[in-house]
Amino acid sequence: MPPALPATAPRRIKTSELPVEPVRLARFLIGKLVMRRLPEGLAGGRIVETEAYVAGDAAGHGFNGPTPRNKSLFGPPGHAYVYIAYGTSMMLNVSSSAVGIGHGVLIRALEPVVGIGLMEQNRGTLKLRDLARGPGRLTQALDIDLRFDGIDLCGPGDLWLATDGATAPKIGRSVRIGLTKEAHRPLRFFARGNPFVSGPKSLNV
DNA sequence: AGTGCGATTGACT
DNA sequence: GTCAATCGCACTA
Repeated sequence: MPPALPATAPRRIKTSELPVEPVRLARFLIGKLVMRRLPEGLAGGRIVETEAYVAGDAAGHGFNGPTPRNKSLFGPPGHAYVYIAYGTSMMLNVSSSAVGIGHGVLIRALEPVVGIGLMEQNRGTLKLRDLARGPGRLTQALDIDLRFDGIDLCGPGDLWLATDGATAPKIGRSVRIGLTKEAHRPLRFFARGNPFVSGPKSLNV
């Protein structure tokens, strides 16, 4: 399956365009772009994999209410929640729902589109498929860290969500990756068959 | 103040 | 395919 061709130049997505409900947001984001302005130039990629974390979901960081780490989840929708997993990997989430509700969508993988040379440099590898396949890898490729926690991803900053009007890919659905709690919930979404999707092959059909 | 645990990755068989 | 490094954070006392 070849990647969808862009229909127009990428433009920033407005907050009002984002679905409020996290599962709908997770689906909406498949095929959209994460863009990053670096000192050396522009970099970004197409979102090919997301996971929703919803109310009453014990696997979600918002489950036990706001804490210093997860407060961005409870802020306004369309903002970044960045946290560190396993001591080393940064995770990028998009906050969802209204203020006070700890919903979010984890961006799990990108298909590199712009600034591939910069991503190669940031990742320390030339393997295109490994540049942003995985939540920790994509943040490393785009130099996203805790400085971006809480920023508006629909704002004028150096990290934003964009669309180029490309045709939405066929979306697959599965259980989420790497969880011990709530492992059965089918809240992962992905561009079917896209080689830049992370996780086992069995979860990319 | 101490403890246990991950929304992972990269190295290795 | 398997496996362990790694450390910030939330939770208990």
